[in-house]
Amino acid sequence: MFDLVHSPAVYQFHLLTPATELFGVVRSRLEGFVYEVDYVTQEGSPVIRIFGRTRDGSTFVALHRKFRPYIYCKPREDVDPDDLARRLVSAEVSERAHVTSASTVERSWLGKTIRVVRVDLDSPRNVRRARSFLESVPAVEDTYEKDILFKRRFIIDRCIHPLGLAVLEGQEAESDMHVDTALDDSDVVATSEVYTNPSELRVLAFDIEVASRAAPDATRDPVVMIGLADSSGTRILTYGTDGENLMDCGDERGMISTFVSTVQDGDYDLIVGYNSDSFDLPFLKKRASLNGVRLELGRDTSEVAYQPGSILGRSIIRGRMSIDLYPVVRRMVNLPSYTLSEVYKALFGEEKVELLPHEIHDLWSTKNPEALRRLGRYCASDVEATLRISREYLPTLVELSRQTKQLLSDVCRMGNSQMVEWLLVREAYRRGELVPNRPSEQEFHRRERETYVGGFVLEPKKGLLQDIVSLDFRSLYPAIIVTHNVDLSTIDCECCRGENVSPTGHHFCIKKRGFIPSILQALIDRRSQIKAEMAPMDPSSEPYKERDAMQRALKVLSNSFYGYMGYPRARWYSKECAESVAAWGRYYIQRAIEMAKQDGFEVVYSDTDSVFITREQSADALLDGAKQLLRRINEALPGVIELEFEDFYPRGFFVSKKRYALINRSGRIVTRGLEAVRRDWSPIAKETQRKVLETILRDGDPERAAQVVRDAIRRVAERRVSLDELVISTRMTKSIHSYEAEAPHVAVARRLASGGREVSRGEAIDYIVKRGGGKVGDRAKPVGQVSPEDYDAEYYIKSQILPPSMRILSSFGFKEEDLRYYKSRQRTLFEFG
DNA sequence: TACCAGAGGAG
DNA sequence: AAATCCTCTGGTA
Repeated sequence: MFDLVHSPAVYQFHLLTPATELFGVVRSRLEGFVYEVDYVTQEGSPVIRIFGRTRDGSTFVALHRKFRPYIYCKPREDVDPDDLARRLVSAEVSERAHVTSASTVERSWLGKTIRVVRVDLDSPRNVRRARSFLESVPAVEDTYEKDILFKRRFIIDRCIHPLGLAVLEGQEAESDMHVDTALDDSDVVATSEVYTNPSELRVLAFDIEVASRAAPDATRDPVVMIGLADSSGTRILTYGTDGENLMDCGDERGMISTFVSTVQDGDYDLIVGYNSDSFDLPFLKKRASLNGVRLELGRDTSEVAYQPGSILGRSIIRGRMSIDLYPVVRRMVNLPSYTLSEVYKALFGEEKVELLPHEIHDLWSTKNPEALRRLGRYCASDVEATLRISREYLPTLVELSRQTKQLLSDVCRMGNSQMVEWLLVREAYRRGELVPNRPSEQEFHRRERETYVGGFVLEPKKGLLQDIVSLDFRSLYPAIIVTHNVDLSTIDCECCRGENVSPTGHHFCIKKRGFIPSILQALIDRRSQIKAEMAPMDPSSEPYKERDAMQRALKVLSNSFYGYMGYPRARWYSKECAESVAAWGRYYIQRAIEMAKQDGFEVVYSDTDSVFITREQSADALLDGAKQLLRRINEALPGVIELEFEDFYPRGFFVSKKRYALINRSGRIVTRGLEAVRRDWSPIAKETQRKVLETILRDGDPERAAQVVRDAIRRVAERRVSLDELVISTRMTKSIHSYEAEAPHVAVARRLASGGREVSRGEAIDYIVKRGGGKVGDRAKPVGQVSPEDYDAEYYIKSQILPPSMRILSSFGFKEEDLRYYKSRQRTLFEFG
């Protein structure tokens, strides 16, 4: 159960039992869950700090002073590694490159064993300098593992499982940190895969409210409330008023101090916010400093620190875990908008208390107790929503942390490719593999240009169809990687020519298991095991939900490997591997299509890993035939590649590739790719198309569907729609200056920007098209600048409602004129109006 | 009319 | 800071 880091002794674990006495020094030992790891520099030397909580609930920090950074040097081919190692420890080199020792070690590299020089360095701050020096040494071909953060290096090398148990030994010491126990000169004695129970973590959600007339500015606008929510309830810190759950802290300074003492006294393990990395925490810190107090949230008494990033920065709370749910939610669910209230509504189907930004300012300005209580209820609802969202995602995040063996605080801020990569780095260390370098910018751009062919998409049989069975391959790409052993270390091996050949012509070793396939296999196995456990459980029970969160994490990870292989910034990048996976994918789906045809099925659509089939017969006979087909196909499929029954649809409507809608027997409509599911169409256009589809699929009544469209057109023409229904929302995917073409949303953004309103990359621009001549872009206006008589009814009819509706209705013989007999009347209205 | 840039979706 | 495939719009020549 335990990875014994240092010696294979068997330990009996007791909290802080004096374990050994050596030269008069009493060493204590503790067993606890590791929550956070970081390091500080003391007298020029790095000191690793391990923060966590023991099984019986007391907090600890363990300081470790021995660990030092190192990097690897690969000698040029004509250079003897031992010779290089000797030269690298010479006085001159150790002076210039801070090398403390160098020795030859064996590592494996793409399936072969090579000898490299491990160069130990004195301090993390000198790694960069040492690296450039070493790379300038002619005998050195390249350096490796130079960009692994020091704390990650420690976690990896000491086999620490974040959130898992570790046994630590050290000297009990005095400490001014907010912990029950401090160990100095500690060592990691053993680590285990026994994990903390996420429900036992002490979680605090927080949210601030700022009173401002315009965009919040920390130098000017005060924080007026801080909402806090934990398992015991909600409290709102504020000043100048109390009552309900409001707590009067005197002034802003007192409120911030109370927040700090609440965090420290509450002994929280995990601090959760929404947009807290880039908004709440930096804002609070600025306000704290203007008020002459420190935002001292760390267990080590440090202030929150902002760490700028290439896209999103990050706020650091030392010694505690922290999650900003915003990037988490963005990664986990696809939503049109990621405001807290939209996310809350999408996840839980409930509205929370809403206020517009200026209303916060207005309510606060009144100083009226009832207004302030209303503001308090808004603040409470924000922070409670934050806590609830954290409960929703924490189990999945914990599983991702377990699987990648990275700190929870880091995992929540990682993209999928980073999670895969750190999992691979960790596994590489365990197996003695040298970690490949990240590509240079130049290499990255070269890789970017090197494209390959992806999935197969069959042109659908268009129009309304009946009785369709959908079949899909279970996790096709992961299954291919595992079954065909697709990996950098197995591609085109010498030993297996002509065997296991992909349609790209590359073959993959069948004798030696590949690096990525073996790791992926473990993830898939664990997921199957969890799903098997879930099978007999009640889906509404807690154990089921926990496992569901875990299997979701495993699915996310497994599905990311293929994308990772083809990702130009990946360390283990291989276009050939990604290409081979996709090629095998096309091969298997096309074979499934062929076999379906052999059985007399008509294949009406197929995309990458799914096939939609039908046959002129009763639904029962069709389903029966589909099951037989499945059996026949699966008998022919190798390894873990498996085709599954997905669903049966009495009706379906196919518009084009990737655009269709289906209804299953329980009446659930699935819509793919059509305007109804796109963010960048107006609600009136989407809603009308949705109703048309529903009327066709559920009722099978095209005439009534046409009437739906006529009604919508009429409402627009007669100006009986609310402006909300006309808002078109498009995201700025680039910075405002880098656009070549001036699409409507870009035109709106440019006008906003010239009016002094900052428009950032990733922001959605909401606009309504006004009446008048010229380009749509010239007439597109921000929502506030349009009144009901201003909108361009003709644009909304012709360009928003009709195209999506006609895509469906044209196949039933309807013409535009059949749907918009208002056209002529409307024109007259315009002429005389 | 033909083409391109850009957006957002599917799997 | 995961891949490719695909449709559609508005702007421009």
